[in-house]
Amino acid sequence: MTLHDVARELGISVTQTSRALNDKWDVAEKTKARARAVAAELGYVPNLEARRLRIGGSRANAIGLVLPQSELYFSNAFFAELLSGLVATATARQYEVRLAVSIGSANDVKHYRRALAARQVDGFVLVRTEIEDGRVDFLTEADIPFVTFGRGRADPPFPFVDDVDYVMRPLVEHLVGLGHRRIACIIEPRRFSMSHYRFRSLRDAAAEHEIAIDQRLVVEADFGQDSGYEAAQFLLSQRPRPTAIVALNDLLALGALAAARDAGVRVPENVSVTGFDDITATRYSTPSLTTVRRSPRTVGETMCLQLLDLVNGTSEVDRQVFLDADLVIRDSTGPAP
Amino acid sequence: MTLHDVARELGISVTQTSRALNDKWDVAEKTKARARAVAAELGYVPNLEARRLRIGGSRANAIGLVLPQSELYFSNAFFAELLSGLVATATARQYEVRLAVSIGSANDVKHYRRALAARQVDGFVLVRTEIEDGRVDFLTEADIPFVTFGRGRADPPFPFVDDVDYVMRPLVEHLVGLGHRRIACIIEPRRFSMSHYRFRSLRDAAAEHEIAIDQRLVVEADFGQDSGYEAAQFLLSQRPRPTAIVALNDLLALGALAAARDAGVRVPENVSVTGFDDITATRYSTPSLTTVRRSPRTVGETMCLQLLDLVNGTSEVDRQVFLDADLVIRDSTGPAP
DNA sequence: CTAAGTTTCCGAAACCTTATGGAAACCAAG
DNA sequence: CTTGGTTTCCATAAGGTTTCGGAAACTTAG
Repeated sequence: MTLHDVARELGISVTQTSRALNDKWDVAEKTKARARAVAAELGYVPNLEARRLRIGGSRANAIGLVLPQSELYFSNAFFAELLSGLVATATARQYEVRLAVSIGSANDVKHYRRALAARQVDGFVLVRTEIEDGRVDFLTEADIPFVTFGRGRADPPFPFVDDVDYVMRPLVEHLVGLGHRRIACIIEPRRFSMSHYRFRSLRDAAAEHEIAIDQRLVVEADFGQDSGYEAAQFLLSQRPRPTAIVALNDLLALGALAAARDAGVRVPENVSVTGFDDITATRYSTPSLTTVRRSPRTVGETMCLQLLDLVNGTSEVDRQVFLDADLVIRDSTGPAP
Repeated sequence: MTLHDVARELGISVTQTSRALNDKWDVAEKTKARARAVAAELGYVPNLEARRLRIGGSRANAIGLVLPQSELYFSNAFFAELLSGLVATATARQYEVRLAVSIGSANDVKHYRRALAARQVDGFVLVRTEIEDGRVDFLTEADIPFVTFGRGRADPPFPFVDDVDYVMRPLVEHLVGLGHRRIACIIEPRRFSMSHYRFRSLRDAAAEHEIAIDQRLVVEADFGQDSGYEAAQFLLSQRPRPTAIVALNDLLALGALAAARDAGVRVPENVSVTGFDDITATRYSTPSLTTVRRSPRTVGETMCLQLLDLVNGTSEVDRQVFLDADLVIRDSTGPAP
């Protein structure tokens, strides 16, 4: 069912049929109407390959997201909500999101190359940016549009979303106000940009109150509950015990909560626990979790807009977005014992 | 940088260059080697549109997933884990997953039509199948490969994954063994296939022990914690109070747990609560949740394989898969008061 | 050296759409 | 009826790849 068939049925040239269907000025209104009718009736759908071949630099109308290991991501509520914002925003702009998992290392650029060669995406969204990130190097080199979550290097030439530098200050003030001074911390792996900057923010905010974070109370964990559980087990066994555990994401905090429960340590009476991100589950934990709200969905939405700006040459949103965050006080924090 | 350029550089016809690069039998080995070398040196990448235009029935190497409202899905751990299995399996087979959100109704077929016309996907995965589902009708009509989660009609002509009919039996036996006879139930909206069959399984299993589920103790909720919370609030206020609340998914159960806690009702001493799916969070709730394990990831993996079978005409996996499930007993169930 | 067979190559056509420049038809005014 | 301007249409080419049928070159056997 090609344009030719429609043209023949219409008794009109292929050229005019094309122009009619594309609503060009060059064709009589009644011809257009007739063409549309016949095309619909015959169930004609334009062959996108042929069109793109002719037009040349066309759009895939899709953005790509390549992840190392799906398990670490989708099961992670933070990421799932980010994805939610990303997909919703993209779709609203007539874009779709193309997902793939990089089998090998996170820096495996095979997928990026393939998707691009096939013009299947117009650009990429990078999450879990590392301080030294091979994907960034590759995409920069290849001159392909991309945005990152976490800025990686200090002042990068690409758009990104990141936390403001003082993002941990309100939380620290809350804890200090409750009398906490022996503060432990569970961080994500240090090689990741977010982990690095977020911990720095915590340390700096603590320093403002002349509290030094004891290095022995900083545990480098992974991203999920299991890992938070283990880290908290260790921290709770330290003597003197920390009075507060600041987990640098909500899942780690939820794991810590479970560890405390299993160890018979009461939260918040014996130890306070805090998270980061304000994923849905924080409202339903026992006790509900004090955390820092920086809606993952907003992150996804912003990154999507940044990328679309880059792709379309528009500027709806800043190229560098530093998201502020709100302290959400729930039941997992209380006066220091 | 087209094939012509490479051919000219090689001093060979375009035809042979094409065949050489595609490793056809028709070309001398040393010519192939030379062609590859020159192509690499010139940085030639085949124009995929032109190739596909020529070849015709080519593959998009992608499967589509269109969802109504991203929030309801990605934030839902069950769905996130399903997606994880789907993406991992697809990628392992060199397929990608293309995501879009249908802005209007769940049955809005616009996205399906667009993705297909553009040959951007080879088939679709449908989740949250409804008993009467417009998407199913459309895709069947258009003769497009798809698989569903939940069978919809009784014995459909398309591949699907669903629960075995007796899926709720072990859970019911567990509860009955603990002395529960006044069993309440929180179900997902009835129009969804899974909700329908799962409730039927619960009712039938209860009937085997001569227990009739009291219709007044069956609450139709939504999918998430909030909705489970509300439903449980209602159920806990009934007199005589049910001794067990069977939620038909884990998020509903987690919401119920929170409702019980807030109402001062102890779990499992005063009321037992159960879930379904065994998402990660169930291990970290307080108390940890007794649930039915039917790994969402397995669902995703299976559906992906079914769809790929359909698309490629292979048969690695059954067209109709009824997944069995294991009872996972944790701390949210105990003897009836 | 010729005949037949095999390997390697080539020109032209095809895939389907859109852009271009110009032709035909139409209309109004002189 | 002619002129000039406007609207509507068409034939042709182009875009990059692969396929098809056959031609050229080379190899082997007689």
